[in-house]
Amino acid sequence: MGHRCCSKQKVKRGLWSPEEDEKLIKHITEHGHGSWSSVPKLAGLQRCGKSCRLRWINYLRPDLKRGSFTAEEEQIIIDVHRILGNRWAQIAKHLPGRTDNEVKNFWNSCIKKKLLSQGLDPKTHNLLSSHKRPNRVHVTSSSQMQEQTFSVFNGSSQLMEIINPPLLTLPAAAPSSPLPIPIPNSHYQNPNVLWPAGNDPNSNESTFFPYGSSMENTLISSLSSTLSGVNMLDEGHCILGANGAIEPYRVPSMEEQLQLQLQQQEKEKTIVCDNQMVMDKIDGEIQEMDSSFDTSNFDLGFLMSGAMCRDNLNSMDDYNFAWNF
DNA sequence: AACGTGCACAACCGCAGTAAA
DNA sequence: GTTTACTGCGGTTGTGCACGT
Repeated sequence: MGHRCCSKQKVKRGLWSPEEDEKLIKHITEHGHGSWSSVPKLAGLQRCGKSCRLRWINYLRPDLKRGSFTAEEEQIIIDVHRILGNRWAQIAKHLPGRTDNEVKNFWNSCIKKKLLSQGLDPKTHNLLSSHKRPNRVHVTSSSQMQEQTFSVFNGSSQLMEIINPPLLTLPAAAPSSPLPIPIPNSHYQNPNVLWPAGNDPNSNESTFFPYGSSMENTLISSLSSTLSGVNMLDEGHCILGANGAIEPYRVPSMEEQLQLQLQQQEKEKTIVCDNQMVMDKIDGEIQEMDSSFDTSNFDLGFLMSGAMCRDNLNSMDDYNFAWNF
């Protein structure tokens, strides 16, 4: 059975020999890979282009970091996986010199087992049911009641699991007077945290970040659209207000985002930033996300240094993000 | 020594997205 | 609008090695 991608050719399969590696390296260093489908022919290899590409990316590339994963890398993988799930390529982008394949293998062979041994579900990072205590926090909506686990990142990217906040009842519709919810970690109480109350907290109209910096708005709105692919905080979703209240939220339209961003940029021209490094970092993130709604370059380490609120862990669509600077 | 088992890692397969024809 | 080729990704399988019996 040959490869579909190169059924016309007779291709070799299986492990690469040193001679083949040498041919591929020589060809790519001299000519670049160009079109991968043409590489085998040009390099004199009896392989399909796909196989060449994989061999180069996963093994021969000069910028690859070899050797076992460090504890720090492991923690990054766990943290990012918690947010992105099995998006190995995205996770690998946060680990210079590591490939998606490498990360995936490391996850499946090591981290998965480690999490399981700690009683954590590798998919959700929640405690496994056999390890859960009985009185979990519950959120009641008009249509369903969901089991909830709150998790946050602290400043050092360590994860904390808050298993047992008091029972919480949350109406799905916009509450006329937002109910306070327990804030299990100091991060949630930071007044700079996003998801602020609307101008009129009694309004039944959903709102989107009526104030706050353009950076915040950009990051939040970008995240809400990029990380989920849909409006993860769409109608029926609620957000955590600055005062710890649950409030309705809708994702702003692109036009709204742009308009708001321009307004805020005008305001911020007067603000002196004490921490230029932080600002540079933020600018970089914004530019990247403005130019492309791709999460590939988003620095999750940066994101994770702030506060984070998450509800249902099973889907990216259900994440709520917040942080402070 | 022979065999079985588990593990880590390399490679493959199939699918989806995208751009060009 | 459709087809085709290409690329990238995630899941899965294959391979070689170490270790225990």
